[in-house]
Order: sequence, then C-alpha cells, then structure tokens
Amino acid sequence: MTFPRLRFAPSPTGYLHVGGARTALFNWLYARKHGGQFLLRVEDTDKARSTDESTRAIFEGLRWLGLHWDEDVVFQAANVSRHRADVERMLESGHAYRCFCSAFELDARRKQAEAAEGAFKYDRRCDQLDAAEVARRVAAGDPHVVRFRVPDGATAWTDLVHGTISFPNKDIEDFVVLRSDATPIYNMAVVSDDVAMRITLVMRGDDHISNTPKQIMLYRALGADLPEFAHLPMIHGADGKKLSKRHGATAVADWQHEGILPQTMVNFLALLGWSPGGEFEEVMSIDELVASFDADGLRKTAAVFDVKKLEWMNGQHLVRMPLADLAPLAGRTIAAAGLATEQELAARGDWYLRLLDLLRVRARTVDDIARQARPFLVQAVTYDEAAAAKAWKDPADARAIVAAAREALVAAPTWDAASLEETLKAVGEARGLATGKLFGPMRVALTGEANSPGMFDVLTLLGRDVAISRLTAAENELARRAEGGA
RNA sequence: GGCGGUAUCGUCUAGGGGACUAGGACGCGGCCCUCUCAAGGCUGUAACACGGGUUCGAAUCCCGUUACCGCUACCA
Repeated sequence: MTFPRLRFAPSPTGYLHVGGARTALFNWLYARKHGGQFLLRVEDTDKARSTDESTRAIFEGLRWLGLHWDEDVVFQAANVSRHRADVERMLESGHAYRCFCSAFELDARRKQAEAAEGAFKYDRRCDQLDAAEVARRVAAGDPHVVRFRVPDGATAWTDLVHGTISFPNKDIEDFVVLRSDATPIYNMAVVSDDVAMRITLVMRGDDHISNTPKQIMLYRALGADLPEFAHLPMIHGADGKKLSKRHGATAVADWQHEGILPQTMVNFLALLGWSPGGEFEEVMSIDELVASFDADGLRKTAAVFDVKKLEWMNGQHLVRMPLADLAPLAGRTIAAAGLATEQELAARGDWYLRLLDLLRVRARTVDDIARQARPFLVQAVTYDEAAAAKAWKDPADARAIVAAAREALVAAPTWDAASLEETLKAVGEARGLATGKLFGPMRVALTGEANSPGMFDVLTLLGRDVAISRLTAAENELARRAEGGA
C-alpha cells in the first residue's frame, strides 16, 4: 500500500482566494483521508507578478483554515536548474528541438493564419533544421526557445472527476517548454516539480484540463510515471461568472475579518463541488469532513458562492462550538471595537461566557456578537432612534412605564430571574399592560436597542446597579423628549 | 474559428433506466413558540436547458442544438 502525495501549487500573485482555498482543502482532505501527504509548492517563476507579501498571505490563509502542509514548502523558482536539465534531457532524447523563430515573426504568422483560415499551429519549420545548422546558430548565440515535439495519436487519461478525457494530438502544437531566456514555461516547471516531489495525484481547477495532455506528454518524454488527475469545477459569483474582485469578498482573509469561523469556511467550501451523497447533515466538523471525504463525491459542475448560506452555516458553527473556544475569538473582536480589553473580559469569567452564550444564538458572525455585546460593556447606552421611535412613541407614557418598572425593581427582594419575573408581572398587572408593552420601553432604556436577549437575562447580566441607573437615565431622557415633543 | 469541459428549484445539492407525485439544505413566505430579535418546530414556494433517438419505460443511456466556462502565449 502506497500513500498518496498531493500538492497545492498557488502562484503568489495575490491573496488566497476562496477558489484556491477550496482546491487546497480538497487536496488536504484527500491526503488526510488516505493517510498521505499534502505538500505546498509556491509557483513563483513569474517574478514580475510574484510578491513575498502574497506568499505570506497564502501561508496565513492556509494556516487559518487549518490546512497544514507536510514537508518544507517548495519554491519553484529555486528549481529552474532542474527544469533546464529536464529540457536538456528531452533535447538529447529527441523529444524536443530548438526553435529560432522570433516571437515577433510568429506573431505575424499567427495573425495572418487567423485572418485566413482560423486556427494557427506552429508549422515545425525549425524541426527541419539540420544538426550542423542548429549547432552553428547555438554557438553563435542566436536566441531560441525549446519546443516539445508533439507525437501523433491522442492523449487520454481517466480523470477522477470527469472519467475518460481524450485529446487528439493534432490539435496541440509543438509548444514551447523553455523560453529564449532559458526559463521554463509553466507546464514544464509543473511536470518537472511534480515528478521530483513524487506527486501521485494532481488535483486542481478544471481550467487546467487543456494543459493536462501536454503535461502527460512531458511525463512520458521524461520517462516518469504518470500521476492520477482530478479536475475540480470552478467557483462562481452570484452572477454565474468566475469569482473576482467585483463580487466583493473573495479572499479568505476578507471572511476572516468579517467574523466567519475557519471551520465554517472549511465546511462551506467542502460542500461546494463535493457531497457525501444521500441524505446528510450539512453542518460538519473538520474531522467529520475528513472521515466522509472521497473522490466519488466530487461534482463536475461549477458552483456559485452563496454568501447567505455561508452566513447561516457560520451561525450554526457559532452555536455548536465550545464556548471556551469562542471566548478568546470574540474577545479579540470586542477589544478591537474598543468595548473592553481582553483582560477585562477574561476577568469577568462566567459572566462573559454567559453573555456570549446568549448572544451567539442570535448572531451569524463574530462581529455580530461584538455589536450586540456593546450595551453590556459600555458605561452609558446610546439610544437607537429607530428603536426609540417605536418603543417610546409616546415619551410621557413610556416614561411612566419605565418609572414604574424602576420603582418596583428597586424594591425587588433579590436580583434573580424568578424574583424579577414576579416583580415585573406585578407591575404589568397593576398598570393593565401586557409584558410586551412593558418590556418594549424597558428594553430601549436598558440596551438602547430594539432587540436583545430576554428581559430577565438582560437585567441579570446588567446587574441591579447598572439596570436601575439606566432606567433612571432613560426617565430623564424621556422627560426631555416629552417636553420637546409637547 | 479549433479543441476540451459542463448543464436538476434563485443558490448548494440528492438521485445514475421503473421506488419521482423529483428528496434535503440555504433563501423567500406562512403558522407555532414568544417580552423583542434570533434559535427551534411545522409548513408553503420553486427545478430535470432544448430537440431527436434507444427502451415496454428516460432526470438517468446515445446523438444533435443552445448556453456557459477553459485552453488555443516565449502567462501561471
């Protein structure tokens, strides 16, 4: 039994995109499921577009998702001497030849051919050059590229997601493998590295399907064993187009900053293009994903990234995760919002955990939690005007209600839910008010918001002193409003 | 243009010749619960791209059309 070796091979030209993250995830899941290795290779041969910043962002994104790689990261640019050596071998074995046609003249021929009949394919004229002539021009330092000599026939493979795919070789021109500056072309570098890394399964986006026959020919020319291939569908935006900046947040870091949990991202991405089959529970932990993952469940069709569903799923994970794990996470966001320091929150111990437990059920992101925590952490509340307009429609009336509640609460024997309930029920009955009519004005007085956890939770969370003083403050505010309005 | 890939509710998907009156989830609507908002429970809405075959029978197999995507570079 040999264990599979897979790799994720991003080019460091931007942040880790959700599409790339999904590709990395499937490679990782497959490797974990089958006890194999998941490797990381940075394809940094395009020096003009590659940046260290982007390399770091990719590492960070993968780490955030928990997609840890085995073995050291491979930087493709460090391997160009091997890429060249492989090209040299193909030159010697006759699988490749030198081409002295200039890019400029090729371009002209291509334009001409396209105007006339449509398709242009390199006509192999340099393959006719005799050895002495080639040697002379090489010695003279004539700029040239190296082209692969595409054989006759067809190239086919059994794709893990698409089944058999076959390309007639006649439709593939003698493609360049080494540029005139002696740097390798993408397909050459990929194959050389995948062979060197002993990759057994190449799993990547289906935009690489057309590259695959070329790469297979290269493996054969190099005398290397073929890996298996699996081509994953793309991820699209809501308009059905390939995901891009226009669609808003497309970098995994963007979602991290919006309060999406890494386990949600993994769960959501896993279900974009893969399904365990049959009826199944969609909210899954990473361990459950690893356990049920298999290539049979890979879909062929492009999927649309549905933010609504992502957010719903995050709400699910928020509620299911251990409170102890959520506490530091939410703490960071709360601290970033300037509501309290992480130390202060930690010092509040169980009170803080109880607050989180009450808020997370009505939140979809960690940021929602921080927003809702505000009234419980700041000194004085600010009244949301929309909430006030509704619950304090008649300021004089609202003031009377708040005052009555305050008076009763001041006299409450103990400050616990049961006792508070009894106290407030009496207030309602005395004034002939349903609890809704009573709690509405109180809620705005206590939290400044139209919505909050249940009244008794709010009161006990706030504590007697804060609650009473907020009610008093609201009475003053309402008195002001009653005057101003009258 | 050539070559390749894909096509089930708005979205993610189940299903792979008869069990399909096409199932689940998100979203949206309704009801229940209820002090608000959520969560939860129940429920409604909504799909086999089109046309030909094959077959007793097609969402499922075959062919074509259409649409979308990718490749067709000395980009990756």
